Amino acid sequence: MEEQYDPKKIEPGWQNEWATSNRFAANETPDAEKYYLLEMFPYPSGKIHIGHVRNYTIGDVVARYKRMMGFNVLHPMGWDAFGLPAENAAIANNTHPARWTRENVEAMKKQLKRLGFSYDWDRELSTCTPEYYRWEQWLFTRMFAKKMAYQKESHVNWCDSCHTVLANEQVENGACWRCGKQVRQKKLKQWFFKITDYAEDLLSWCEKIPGWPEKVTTMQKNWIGKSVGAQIRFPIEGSTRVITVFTTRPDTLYGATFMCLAPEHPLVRSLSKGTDQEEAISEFTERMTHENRSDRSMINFEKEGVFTGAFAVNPMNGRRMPIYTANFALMEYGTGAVMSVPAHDQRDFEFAKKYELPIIPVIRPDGVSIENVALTEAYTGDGEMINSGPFCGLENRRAAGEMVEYFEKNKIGKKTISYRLRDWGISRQRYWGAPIPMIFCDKCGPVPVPDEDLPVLLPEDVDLPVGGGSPLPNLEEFVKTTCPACGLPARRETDTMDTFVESSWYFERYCSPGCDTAMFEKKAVDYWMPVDQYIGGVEHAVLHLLYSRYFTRVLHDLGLVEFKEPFTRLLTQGMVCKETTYCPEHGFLFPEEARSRSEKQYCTKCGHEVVVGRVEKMSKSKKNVIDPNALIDAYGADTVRLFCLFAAPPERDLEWSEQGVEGCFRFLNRIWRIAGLWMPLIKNVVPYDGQADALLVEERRLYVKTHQTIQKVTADIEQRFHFNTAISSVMELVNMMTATDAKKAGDLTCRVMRRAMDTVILLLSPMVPHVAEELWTRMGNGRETISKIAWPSFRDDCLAEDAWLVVVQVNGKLRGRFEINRDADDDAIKNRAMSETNVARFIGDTPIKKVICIKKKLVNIVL
RNA sequence: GCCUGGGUGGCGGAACAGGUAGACGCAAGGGACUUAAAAUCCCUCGGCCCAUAGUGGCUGUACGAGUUCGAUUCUCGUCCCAGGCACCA
Repeated sequence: MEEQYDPKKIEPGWQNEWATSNRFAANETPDAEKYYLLEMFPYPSGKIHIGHVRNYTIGDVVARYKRMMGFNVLHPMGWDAFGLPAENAAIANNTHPARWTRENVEAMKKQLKRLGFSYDWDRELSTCTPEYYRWEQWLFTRMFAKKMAYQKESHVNWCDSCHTVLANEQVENGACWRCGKQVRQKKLKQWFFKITDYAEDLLSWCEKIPGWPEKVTTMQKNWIGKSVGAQIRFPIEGSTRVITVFTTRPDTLYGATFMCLAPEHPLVRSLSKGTDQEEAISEFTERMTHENRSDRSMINFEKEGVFTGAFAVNPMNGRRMPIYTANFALMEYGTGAVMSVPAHDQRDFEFAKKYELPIIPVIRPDGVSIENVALTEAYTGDGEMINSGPFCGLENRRAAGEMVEYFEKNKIGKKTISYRLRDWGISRQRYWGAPIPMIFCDKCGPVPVPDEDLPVLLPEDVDLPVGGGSPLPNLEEFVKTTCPACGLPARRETDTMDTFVESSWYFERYCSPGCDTAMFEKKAVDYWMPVDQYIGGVEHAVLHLLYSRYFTRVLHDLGLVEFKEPFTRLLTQGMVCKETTYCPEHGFLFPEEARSRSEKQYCTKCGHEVVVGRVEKMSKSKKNVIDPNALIDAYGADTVRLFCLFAAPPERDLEWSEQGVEGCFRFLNRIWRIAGLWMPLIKNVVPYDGQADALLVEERRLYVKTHQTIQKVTADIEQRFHFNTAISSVMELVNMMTATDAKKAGDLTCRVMRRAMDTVILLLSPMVPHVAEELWTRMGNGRETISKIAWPSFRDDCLAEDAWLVVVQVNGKLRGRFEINRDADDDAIKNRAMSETNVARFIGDTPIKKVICIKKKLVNIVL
C-alpha cells in the first residue's frame, strides 16, 4: 500500500456502498434493543453550514457507535420545509416557494451524503408535503373538538417586515426572532393552542428528565414562570363592582395604599367616566395603545400612571386606595390589576415617590425599627409583621398563610397560582405554511374541515404579492367553499400554521413516515419512541423543545402515544466560532482579504493594518464563515468530521482553526502510513488476544495500552460524549505504534501490532467512517462494512502496567518519584519512598509524624 | 437585578472519585533527511532562580480566605466573561 492517503478516491466509493446496500435502514425488530437517535432537522436554506456539520457529526458518531454496540438504531433525517425564507427568496428570484424548497432540499441532501452520515434515507420527510401536513390538520381538528385549539381576539405581536404575528416565545428583546425587526402590538383574531393547560405538568416534569442539561430545564421553568399567591377582591367605593388583583405577597396587604390597573383593563374607562380625570385617562390609554410593547418593557422605561378618579377599599383596614392606571401593569398577566405596596415592592415604591402616595411599612427586618425612618428603597425581605392588625408580631411568611385562610373564610380572596406562560398563538398571515383546516359559516360559526376533505391543500398556482403578505385571502377559489355542517356558502380560514407546529411531531412521523391512514402507526411509535438522544442547538430551548413537549402531551391525552416526554436525553451543542478580521476602512474582511506580513495583517484593498477581532459565532455579516464544501474538497469528509469532534467537547463552543484542521488531516495521514508500513507484516496474521503476561516488555506495553485505549474511548463516548478526549487517547496509542520498529518485529509483535491496528480502526470508525472502512478492508477483512463489526471490548486483566509510578511528597510537596512492581505492599512502597535521596534530604533529622500511602499513586510524608 | 454556565501555558483543550497541573493537538524554536523545498522523523516548550544544571529550588489553575497530610477539584466571599430572562405584581 504505497499510495498516499487520498480521501477523494475512497470516500465516494463507501458512500455509494452504504447507499446501494441500504446499510442504515432501520426496521422494528422486537427482540433487539432500540436506540432512537435524532438531530434537529434543518430548514432547507440551500446550503449546509458548519453548525449543521458539527451537529450531525456528533449525532452520526453516536448512531454508528450504538450500532456497533448492538443496538437497533433509528437515525433519520428530513426537512423543516415550510417557512418564511422560501417566500422571500421566491419573490427575490421570481420562482415558487415549492420549487425553491425542493431544489434546496436536493442540494443539501447531496452535501449531507458527501459527509458520510449514516441516515436511513428511506424515512426522509418534508413537512411541506400534503402527506405530512394532512395529519397536522387532522390533529388540529381534534384539538378544536377538545377546545385545545381556540380562537380569540387579542393584542398580538406583529412583525411588519414578516407581515405576520408571532408567539410570545418568538419575540426576543422586543424584536422578531427571525428578522430582528421591532415587534408592535396589533389587535387581531387568532388561533391559539391551549398550552397553559399543561403549564403545571410541563413544569413539574422538568424534574423528571434528568437527561436534559439543567440549563435548558431552568430556562423552561423560568419561561413557564409559576408564582404562588392569592387573588384578593377589593370593593370600589360607591360601586357594587370589585377589582380582583393577583399578588404573591398577601402578607403585605395592610401596606397596600393604592392600586394600578393595566391601561387595557376594562374598568379603567368606566371608572373614570364622569370624573374630572376622564379626559386625562382617555388621553393616557390612547397613548398606551400606540406605545409599542417592546418599549413598554424596557427596564429604564419611566413609570407613569394616571389617577382614574375612583377609590378602592382595602378589605382589611378600610383604607381608601386611589385607583391608577399605570404603564407597567400588564393586562396579560394575573388579573391585569395590581395592589401596590410601596414599602415592600421597589416598583411600587418608585411610583409612590413620583406621585406622592403614602408608604406604610408592614414588615420589619428582625430587630430593626423602620417605622420612623424615611425609606430610600423598598424592603423586600422577610421579618416581623407590623401595622397589620391582628397579624402583628407574626413572622411574615406565616402571616401570609394565615391571611390567605382568612380571605377564604371571609370571601375576600383565595389562594391562586399564576403562570407567565401564555397560550401559543399559531396563526400566521403567511402563504408558505400548512393551512388551518377551518371554515367560517355565518350560520354555524367556525366549523372544522371533515376528515374526508383533508388535506386542505395549499394552492400552488399563486402569485406572491411583491410587498409581502399572503395571496390566500384574495384567492377566490381557495376562500370560497361551503359549510360542511349546513351546506351554505362559507369562507375558508386563510391563515397558515406556525412552522413550529410541524417540528412538534416530526420525530413521531419518522417512525412510520409513509403512513397514510394516521399521523403515524401506533405500533411503530410504541417501538421507537421516545427519542433516546436528541441533539441540537440551545437556541430552541424554549421554542421548539417546549412546543414539542406540549404536543406530546396532547397526543398522549388523545390516546395516540403512551409517553409524555418525547426526548429522554438532550445534548445542546455549542456554536461554531471563528476569529474576525476588521479593516477600519472596509469593515469585516474574509480571511483571503487580509495579507499577513511580519506578524501583522494588512487589508489587501487599502493596505490598512487589520484588527484581528474577537472570536465570534460564524455569520455571513462578520465574514468569518467557512464553507463545508470547500473543506471537503481540500481535506475530505473524514478530516472535517474529525476536527469538529476533536477541537472541543460538544456542549462547548468550538473555535474554528484552519491549522487545527490541518493537524487532523496529518493524523489520518499518519495512520494511513503506519498501516501501509505494517501491512505486509500483519495482513495475514491473527490478532493477539491472550494474556499480557505472556508478552515481552515492549509488546506488553503496546498491548496494555491497546486495552486501556478501548476502555478510555468507550467511557468517553458512553458517559459524556467527550469525543475530543477519546480521539486524544487514540492518538496516544498511535504514537506508541509509531515508536515500534517494524524491522525488528517478530511473530508475536506482529500479532500484537495487528490487534492495535484493528483497535485504532474500529475505535475511530464512528468518527471517520470512510478511512476506517478502507483500512479495514485493506487489512484483509473482506468488504464487509465495518459498522457490522462489534465494538471492541477490553480485558480487565490487560489494563494494568507492570510497574506503578509512585510520586513522593514531603509535607505535600513533590520531592521524588520511583517505579515499583505492581504487587509491592504499602510497607515496601513507604520504605522505598523514604530511601529516595532527594526525599531523605528533605526529611533530614526531623521526626516523621505521619505517612500517607495511596496505592499506585503517591506517598506523602508529613513532618 | 435574577437564573444558568465559565475563568487553567502563546492558542484549542486534559486532569474519570480531593492525590505528579498542563494529556492530546496547534503554534513557536532547534536538529536530522534533502542540491533545495515540501512532506516526514527526532528534541525543547508555564514563569522565575541556582558557582552545585539536578530525580534541583521557588512559584503558578481569575482574586482573597477556609477545610485537608494534600485543593484546578470541596466551602465561603470578591472580580471578570458568555448565554438566558427581565417592570410578571
